[in-house]
Amino acid sequence: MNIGDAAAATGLPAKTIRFYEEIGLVEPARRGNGYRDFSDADVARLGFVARARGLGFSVEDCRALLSLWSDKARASADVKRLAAERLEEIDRKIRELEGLRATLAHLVETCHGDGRPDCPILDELSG
Amino acid sequence: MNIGDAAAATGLPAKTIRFYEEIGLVEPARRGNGYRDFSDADVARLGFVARARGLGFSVEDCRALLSLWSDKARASADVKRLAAERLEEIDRKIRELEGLRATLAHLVETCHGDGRPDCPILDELSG
DNA sequence: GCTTGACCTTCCAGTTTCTGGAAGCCCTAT
DNA sequence: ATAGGGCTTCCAGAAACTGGAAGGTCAAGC
Repeated sequence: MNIGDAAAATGLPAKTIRFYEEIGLVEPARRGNGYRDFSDADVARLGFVARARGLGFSVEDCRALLSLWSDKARASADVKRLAAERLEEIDRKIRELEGLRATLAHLVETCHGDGRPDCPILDELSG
Repeated sequence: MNIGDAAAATGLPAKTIRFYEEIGLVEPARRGNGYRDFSDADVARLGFVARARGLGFSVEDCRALLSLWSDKARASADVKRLAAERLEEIDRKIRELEGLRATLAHLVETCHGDGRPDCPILDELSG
């Protein structure tokens, strides 16, 4: 199938699919006219990447997951490790954002937010 | 003071300070030898930016905040709006990450993670 | 006076993950 | 034959730095 069909099937923009080919995540065949020709397996790979990216895995993680995916002798421990690392990352990020949220929420609450120049938010940022 | 001193005073890497000058967040004077010469006011601006960035404001937000900061006739409402927008962004991001976290945590839990190839994480990503 | 080493300068490239746009070929329908 | 939509490549930009190379400057020590 053409890139447009692959895009429709995976929900990925055609531009993104070309980019994924460029970095070697997928290697579609080429027709005589130069058009990419995506097999069902190619589309499955793209869908896999789309879902993994949606879970926040980096492109490099996706590359590793793809290689585990196609490795019939893989150990599930390897996959689990990648997922667990990603989970830790997410937890770290959530904690960080919650810290920021608390500080910022406090500042927003204490700022009267009217036409006067007096502002606790700027005061805080002034150090 | 030299860039190294400004870096030490603000906690920002010298590279980052040069970058901030390049994009116009600060305009240090120059000495005869070409070295940047940071005034106390320059250092205060850099510190302001460092703290705002630490709260997750974008560089463009910082530019706007700096201009409000130096505007003695500003309305605190303008500052509050920027901070409130940022707060919403943070909330959105936290919700998104918590969704990912739930999915991923479930997958990690259900994967036995041993030497066998069978793996619910890859199954899920396969669609 | 000269060397050494730390510190400063500019400029270019790379990071990450795409996204937009331009110039131009291909295919199908009218 | 022409119009349109889809396809191709290549270049540039976004965000916010970061690393490195090549080279100028300064203060201290011998």
